[in-house]
Amino acid sequence: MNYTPASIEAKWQKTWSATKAYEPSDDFSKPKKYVLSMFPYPSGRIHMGHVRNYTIGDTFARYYRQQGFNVLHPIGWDSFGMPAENAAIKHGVHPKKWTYENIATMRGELAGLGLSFSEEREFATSNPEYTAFEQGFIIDMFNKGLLYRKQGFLNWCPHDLTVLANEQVVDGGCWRCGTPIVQKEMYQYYLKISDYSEELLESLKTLEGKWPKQVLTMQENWIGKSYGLEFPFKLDSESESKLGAVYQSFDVFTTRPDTIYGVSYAALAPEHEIVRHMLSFGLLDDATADAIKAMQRVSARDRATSPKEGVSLGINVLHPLTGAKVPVWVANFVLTDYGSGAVMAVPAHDDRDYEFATKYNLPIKAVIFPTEGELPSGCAYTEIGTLRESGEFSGLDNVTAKASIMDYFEANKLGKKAINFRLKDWGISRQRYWGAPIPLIHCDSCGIVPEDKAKLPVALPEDVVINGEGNPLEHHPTWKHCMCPKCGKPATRETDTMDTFIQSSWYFLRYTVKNDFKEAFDKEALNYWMNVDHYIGGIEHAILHLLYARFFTKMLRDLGYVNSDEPFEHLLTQGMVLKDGAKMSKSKGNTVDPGALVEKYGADTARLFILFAAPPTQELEWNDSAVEGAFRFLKRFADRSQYVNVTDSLPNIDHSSLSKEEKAARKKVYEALKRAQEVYGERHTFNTMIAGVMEAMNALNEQNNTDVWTEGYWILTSIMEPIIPHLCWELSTNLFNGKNFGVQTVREEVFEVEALSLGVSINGKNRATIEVGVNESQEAIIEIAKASVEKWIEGKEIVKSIVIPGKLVNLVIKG
RNA sequence: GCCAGUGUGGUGAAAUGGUAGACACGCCGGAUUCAAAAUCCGGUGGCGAAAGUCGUGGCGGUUCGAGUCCGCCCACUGGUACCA
Repeated sequence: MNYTPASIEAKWQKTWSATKAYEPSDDFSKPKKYVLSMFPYPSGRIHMGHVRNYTIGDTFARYYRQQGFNVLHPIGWDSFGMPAENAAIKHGVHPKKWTYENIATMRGELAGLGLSFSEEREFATSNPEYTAFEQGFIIDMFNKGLLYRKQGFLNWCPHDLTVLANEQVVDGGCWRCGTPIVQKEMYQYYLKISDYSEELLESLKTLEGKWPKQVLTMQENWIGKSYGLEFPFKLDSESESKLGAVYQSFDVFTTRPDTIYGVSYAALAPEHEIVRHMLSFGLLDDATADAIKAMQRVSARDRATSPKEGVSLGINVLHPLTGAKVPVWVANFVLTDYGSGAVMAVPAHDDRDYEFATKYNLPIKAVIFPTEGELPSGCAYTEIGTLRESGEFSGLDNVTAKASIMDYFEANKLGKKAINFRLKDWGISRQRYWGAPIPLIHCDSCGIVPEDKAKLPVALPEDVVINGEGNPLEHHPTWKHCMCPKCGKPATRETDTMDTFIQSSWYFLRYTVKNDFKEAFDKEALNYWMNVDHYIGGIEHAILHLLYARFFTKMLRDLGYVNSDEPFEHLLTQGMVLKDGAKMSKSKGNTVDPGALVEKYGADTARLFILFAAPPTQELEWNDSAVEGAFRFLKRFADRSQYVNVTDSLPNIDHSSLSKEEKAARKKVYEALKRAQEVYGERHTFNTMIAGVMEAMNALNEQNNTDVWTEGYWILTSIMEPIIPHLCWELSTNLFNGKNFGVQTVREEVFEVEALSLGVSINGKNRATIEVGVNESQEAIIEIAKASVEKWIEGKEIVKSIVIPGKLVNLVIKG
């Protein structure tokens, strides 16, 4: 057969679509598999990362279909987001037009790869129906107290009058105009992910072995659970009156209560309540106040890289155990949103406190000493050791002391054991146009009121001015004006839109129904299809998207929508596609256009290369001539089908009557099948499976028995179909009337051999190879092995002989 | 700094404690061709004429046997970053 990918691929893609070959069945009595590759952002054109992502997913989907599963393999578009708005600012094109045109282009490009997606379930998250369902959930969350509004500090560009994401702050300035950004305190909506910290951490355990260890660890660290002691630092009477008797104390959290006798100062975040109080009541001299205000203006991100600095507040607290006066400072390294925004500082045993104390000449008092050797000088000692000068706890090792001191605090009501999470509530407000509006209304009489659910979606106005200055929804002449759903008086809509991570946090649930389904979910369908059996995507989503999607699933469960605890059963994180050792990117000019590749060689070549070049979780180095090699294999595969008989069934072959080459060919074919079963089922190293098929092809080519060729193609076109579907459908239809797609059975007879080839090694070093009969006794094998390595063992004593059946003989010699 | 991952031929990579380098790419040689492309056949870890010998980042260990398991170290890549 002459291999003409362009015509074969166009033909099959048309047929698959026309026959709805890849629409899942509504028969929920069948076993199912839900295979999902992370959906794309419609940026314009597909890139090689997409090709890899969707090829891997498609391979799973097609494999499971052959195994008789009802397969859900959907695609959609993560279509809200900043790039659409940036395009509007730059080129004056409406975000909606830009987005949907990109979707049309990319849909065509993906179709050209022969991906077996359900067409009836495709949607874009910017579709109004999707927004309506989502706003419904958000209202439920608001009513349940899972969504709340509070003031928070944000990056603000005073020139463009807009909030900027951290990624949009370049060298401390606005990415568009370069104006230095400031920290502005604004009202923001937050989702209470912190309510779920414990569960999000706990249920990571149920994913062990099914998600990459690396991802589990990253999420664990991100959630960041730590155990410690929380206690109040009481102000001394002088300080208390200085503050106008408004405050008696402030709380601090420490994971090192064992170092408490080494406390030499306390430090507050620049945003701490007490600091603000002192600022607003003029309790600080100008220089101190200015220094604090300067610290407040620095973004959290920049603070992380700035040198430590601070100022003394001129007030003192009392050490909870010794009663000594401890000075209170403001320090730029104390985070306002972790713990209570205040810390006890132990310079002798904490690197940060040490650096700060050294800079400002604060006392450094060591209370933990190494069990052996000297206390190091010039740095903090943070290792384990023995307590000294620590009152009744002196002499204890610090691990024991930690527990004892916490117990002491609790017994004497000085403080309590506490757990802190690093995970913070999720700020979802964006002062942007191209997103889903937050469906809340501000009423002077009723406060914040959710929109009437029957009126959803709160849709975006189309007539907007997008020039990058401020929030287009805020500036729209009429959009925000509405009536209060509760009291009917004039009110104002919330003009913030939601973070686009909200849309990607539940899209996989919506795929369980067809697009025309009028509610968000159909319980029966949802319970049947969930969970996603195989979720495939880039490692870059290891934290945010995967954490948010897990959180949303749990929230929707608690709101009664979903039964799952965890949405994704197995996770496969694909490696990046590199060229010349670097990630493909437009700015580096090292991209390869998938469209051009498909046009030159066809989709099957692209798919084959991308799965053959490396295992899916590893980085993949692009190689033009290896692509050429994949194409050559396909040509051979098509060409050698000429040796195959047209048939509807597997030929019967009398194995014992075959020649050595014929037997070898059958063996290779069935080895490839075994490998395929293993690879599709568990290992997912498609490269080794393809290598097995290539070996089988090489072996088939060493013989000319038509039945052996026919059997070989019957099996190989079946196991290769998930990878190179177009050519396999063509061959299978022409040769086997399509009858060979399905479960293949391994014929053990082909693995029976008369003679075995064993390696002979001496002290573990390979020296010779011998042929022995299958039924040869151990003793006989050892004798044959000895004979084969005579010159190595001459005059030596054989201490031990080990026979590993079918593999090797190891002789241990001495002398 | 912390966490994770990766180190094997000229290159991408195989090897599920048991004959290291399967399968490809590249290169070399040959056939075919007026010639080239395509195709087909053969060779290809280093050193050595050969017998051999050395080889999986380094050093140690466990084992009859280690690329694989354990310990320490080095290099590179990615993530995260003052989390008290």
